[in-house]
Amino acid sequence: MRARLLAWYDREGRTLPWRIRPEERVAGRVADAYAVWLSEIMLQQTTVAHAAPYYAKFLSLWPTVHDLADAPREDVMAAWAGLGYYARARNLHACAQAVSRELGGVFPSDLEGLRALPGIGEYTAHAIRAAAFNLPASVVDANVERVITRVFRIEAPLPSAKPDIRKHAASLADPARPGDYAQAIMDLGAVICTPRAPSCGACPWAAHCAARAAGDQERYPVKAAKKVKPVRHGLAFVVLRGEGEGREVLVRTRPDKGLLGGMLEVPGTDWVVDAGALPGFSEAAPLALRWREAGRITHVFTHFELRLTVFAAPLSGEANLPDGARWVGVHPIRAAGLPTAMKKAVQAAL
DNA sequence: GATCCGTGGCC
DNA sequence: TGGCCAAGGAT
Repeated sequence: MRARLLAWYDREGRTLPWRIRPEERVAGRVADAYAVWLSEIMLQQTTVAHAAPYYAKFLSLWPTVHDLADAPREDVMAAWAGLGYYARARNLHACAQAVSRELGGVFPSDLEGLRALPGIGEYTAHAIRAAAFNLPASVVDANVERVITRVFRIEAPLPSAKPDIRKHAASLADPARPGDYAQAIMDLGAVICTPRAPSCGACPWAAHCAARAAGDQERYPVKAAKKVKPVRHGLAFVVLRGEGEGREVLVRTRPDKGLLGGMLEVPGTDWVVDAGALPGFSEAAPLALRWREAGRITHVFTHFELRLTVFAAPLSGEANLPDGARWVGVHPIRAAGLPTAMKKAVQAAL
């Protein structure tokens, strides 16, 4: 099976900016561990298509781990805006600083050393070992889970089936080409063994796949039932000053931890389940201005749905700003520093 | 082990 | 159109 998979990968595997292709590896090209690490962090719960432009931007802005370590954190957060899961950006910066300042800029190649760094967990440690150092590893991500549960027709639901999946995956790994093998099985999941309508006719493992034999590939992986998302309500206040290219909006930085930690937001109320418990807009507003209700926006987070009523007001002249508040331009390049929910709120007020 | 963390594309 | 899904980690 491993020979069939690697032959398929040699032929059909994707060429990605951070990837060393088998022919390049044979020619002696060695991966840049910094680039591999950067790609792995960005690809956590994120598609290749979405992460790729950010990867190019980060490498261009900060070509080495030392450059990233020395960058102001707010620049890193702003560059990350739109990618989601902002703890990744905070950990990315902290990890770069640890590698640059404590490890001389050299990424560890052992699992313990990698796992000790912020933002690097079980999967990412193995992925870096395989892709950057071509060392033996056991990469189990969502792609591998899908492939393995189908090949072995595993009925137990995720996540409890994980140890069983890991055991089966390890039995198939190729010790001679660990880097290529890890990327091959993930490519197989991404390109052939897709969640819906898998291309079994083109799969190198079709003849060995129990689910394929039974004809119920799409039943796997079986997943535990998910919970319903509660709805939370809040008020958001968009204060605008200036016109045209110079137009600005009043923002503040969210607390370091928790939802959208360290990101910018417009002033607003807490987000509560009971809409009736919200204060009146005049009571909650950050400044006493002539407010108008500009609209309502909805944004769905991982575990709740947010509905914001957006109030807008122009500000001319000077005012005593609330603590921590400052102005940023609303033209696209600066608006890109806002997470999506806040972009929607600002947009509703324009 | 369960929960908390974004976002955009897909059918 | 809305639920599902994506190269997970931290607590």
